[in-house]
Amino acid sequence: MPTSANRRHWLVKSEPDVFSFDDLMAKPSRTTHWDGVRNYQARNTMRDDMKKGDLVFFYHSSTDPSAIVGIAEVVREGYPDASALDPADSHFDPKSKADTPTWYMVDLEGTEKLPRPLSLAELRGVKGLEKMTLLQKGSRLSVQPVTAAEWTVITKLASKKG
DNA sequence: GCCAACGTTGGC
DNA sequence: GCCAACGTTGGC
Repeated sequence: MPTSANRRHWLVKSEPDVFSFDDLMAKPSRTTHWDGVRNYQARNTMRDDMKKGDLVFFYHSSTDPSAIVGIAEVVREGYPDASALDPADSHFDPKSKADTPTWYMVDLEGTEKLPRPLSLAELRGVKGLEKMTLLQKGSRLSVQPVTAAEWTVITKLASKKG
């Protein structure tokens, strides 16, 4: 388990119509498999980099307004995404094999809802977030890194009145 | 609903 | 290995 000093930070996107932060908090143990990711860069992050105890912003995409709404924690490190092997699953990938899995997932446990959602519009222009992956033009990565400095800026911003 | 940006596929 | 075509993401 990382200490607060070496714990890393991440952000995951989800369309709330498909799976919202409230859906996560309603799960048994507030925990879910972060399955269905079919992008190699995001796959590498989940397979190689996300460690137990790392903290994760939960971002609602394709909604009005798109916003960071909550915090989750990595409770299980990368392991094969079973949905890729299930022909009945909408995320089935015929090229992925059980003995050489292409896709990986982690387990995330919901920790807390932010005091208020932080919309994309608000985050743009906040000092210290200029280089945040989420805010880069054309950024579509659904699992992405957040620096410790960005994490601090955002959590402090959330505790202030909007 | 539009469309820019991106990642992947496949012809050559 | 190049690159056009295609499908998807996701803000607006």
